[in-house]
Amino acid sequence: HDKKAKKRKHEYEEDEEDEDIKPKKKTKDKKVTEGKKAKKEEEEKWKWWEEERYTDGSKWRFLEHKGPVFAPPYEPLPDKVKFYYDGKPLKLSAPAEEVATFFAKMLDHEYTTKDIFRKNFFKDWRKEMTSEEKSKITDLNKCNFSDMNEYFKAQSEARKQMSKEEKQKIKEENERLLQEYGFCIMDNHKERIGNFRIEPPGLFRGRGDHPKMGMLKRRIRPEDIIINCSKDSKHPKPPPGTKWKEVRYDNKVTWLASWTENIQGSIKYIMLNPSSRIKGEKDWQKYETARRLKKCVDRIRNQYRDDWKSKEMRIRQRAVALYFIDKLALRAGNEKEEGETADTVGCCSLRVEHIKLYPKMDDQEYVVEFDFLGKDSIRYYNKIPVEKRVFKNLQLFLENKQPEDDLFDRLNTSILNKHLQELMDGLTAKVFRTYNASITLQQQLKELTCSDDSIPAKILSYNRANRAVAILCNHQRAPPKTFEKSMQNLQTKIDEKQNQLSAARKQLKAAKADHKASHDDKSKKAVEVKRKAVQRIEEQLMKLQVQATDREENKQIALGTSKLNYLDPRISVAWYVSLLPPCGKSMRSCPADWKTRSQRWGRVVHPP
DNA sequence: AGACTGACTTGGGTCCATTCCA
DNA sequence: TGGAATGGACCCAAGTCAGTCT
Repeated sequence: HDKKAKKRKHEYEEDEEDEDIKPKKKTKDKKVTEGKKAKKEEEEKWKWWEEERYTDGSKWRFLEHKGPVFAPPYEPLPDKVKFYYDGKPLKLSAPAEEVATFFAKMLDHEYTTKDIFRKNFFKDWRKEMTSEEKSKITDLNKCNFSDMNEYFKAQSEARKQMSKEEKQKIKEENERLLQEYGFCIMDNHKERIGNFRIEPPGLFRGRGDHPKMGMLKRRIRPEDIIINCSKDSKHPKPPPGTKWKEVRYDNKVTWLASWTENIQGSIKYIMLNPSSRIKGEKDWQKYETARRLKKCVDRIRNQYRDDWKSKEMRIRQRAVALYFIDKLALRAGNEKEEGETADTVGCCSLRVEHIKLYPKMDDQEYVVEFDFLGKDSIRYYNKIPVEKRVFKNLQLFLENKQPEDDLFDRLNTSILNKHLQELMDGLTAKVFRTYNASITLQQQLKELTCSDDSIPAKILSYNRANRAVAILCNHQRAPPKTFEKSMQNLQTKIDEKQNQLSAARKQLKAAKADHKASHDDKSKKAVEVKRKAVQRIEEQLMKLQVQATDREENKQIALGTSKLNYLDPRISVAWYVSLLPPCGKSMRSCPADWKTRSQRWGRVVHPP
């Protein structure tokens, strides 16, 4: 997962490839002459997966780090940059000015036009004002931030225009910071930290219809930070004149530092990068659990199908919910505190208003229509035919309920997970998502690819398999702002290529005719040259067409999350290996079903 | 049983450096 | 060589789920 590490590793593996070819002695020499480098490589190729894991619940024995990097202090605006209230310039105190700049920077954003955002911002802003400011500034509509806004725009423009040297200097400074604070020592190994920079203050931007949007996310100070490290390590030093909130030595957790965030009151952590042993082991374990589910999923499916007939309502609800989680890869759906977050749901928290039942729809029977906002306020919309028993159960669950009532009133995620735990050790609702995602990739890869496809065709096949997973998991994205334009550009290229092709074909034809007439060697060679040219252009055209297809199909599908979190990497590796020998099948086309499911759903309330 | 909290995974967006291509 | 496309790093919000407390 650590892209840079991957790059480094790749370089190393190339070395290794070399070593396979070269005689062994040479590799030994190399190791002797490049002792330092070899030692570094030794560290980089540490195979933690070949080592024993802790069995006592501890996560490490030794942990040493330098603590977090704090956000740079606020730099007051130059005097020439004015804030106007009611048309008159007004010099703000530094704390009030800082908060004002957060708003000023967002002026072009749709957020700042939203009532809740403005209300929350203004309330929190006033808290930062002096009593004098507070008495003067009473109406946000009379505030004019546009001068400030232009100043920041000019600043970012200036940053873009910086000379190469200046840019290089900044880059070096970042690198220095990374080297100093970006790594820790955990159990004899240097590991990359994921987020060693503390989140800077700013205005909270929730996703979807968030009741807290616009609130002030306050600046985090050393006094807010809890440090976690080992007793026998060199402890991180707080900045001069400050103190940590606490230093603790808890090796039952993986985080290096934490603080409590002021919007939701939740805890934020500094943890290691995905390339670390501690994240890698967990990730591996996740896929192993999914593999264990594969072995007993038939039994579990039979069980919940049986449970559809149960005398007990709670068991029927549990069984129908589990069916949805399995078949549709829905999330568990924990309860949420009302008014604290956007109104989104998962399976267990579905409400009556989120589904519609159709005994008959077109040529299908027992169709359920889902329409709700899931995680990140991404809309889930789907129509699926279900088995009659499920349908009848749903009708039963809906009886005498209001739209805002819970569909599964006798069920929550805790009950469901306790049940799942009894069915298989370590089984929870989300394991079904992992399992179904990975098995879908495996099946689709098998169905879509074959080894004598061209490289672009293979990539398309892989992306389509990946896409099938993303669609299953409802991983949507807003179409990129430049989508239409880039699509057009591609189409133009295709048109040009097609013209080129027909021209090249004409030339080939002419050359052939020429050869027929003269029968000399020179004209024969000319035919060959033209034939090659046609072939090359055909390949280029095909590549462009595949690219266009891929891009079009991916318009509002986000592949990243599934690639990163749901697809067992071993499946991709196995697929790659399987393509090495030829197999003789031809490429299949995209199943029509996928296209219909990737229609424009979009995020309903979508922060640009 | 239910509320609450802490720790950890999953999520899409944005920005910026690199790559690609005419 | 410059502008567009691309892809990855980074950002930080929003989920899941287990354990504890009441």
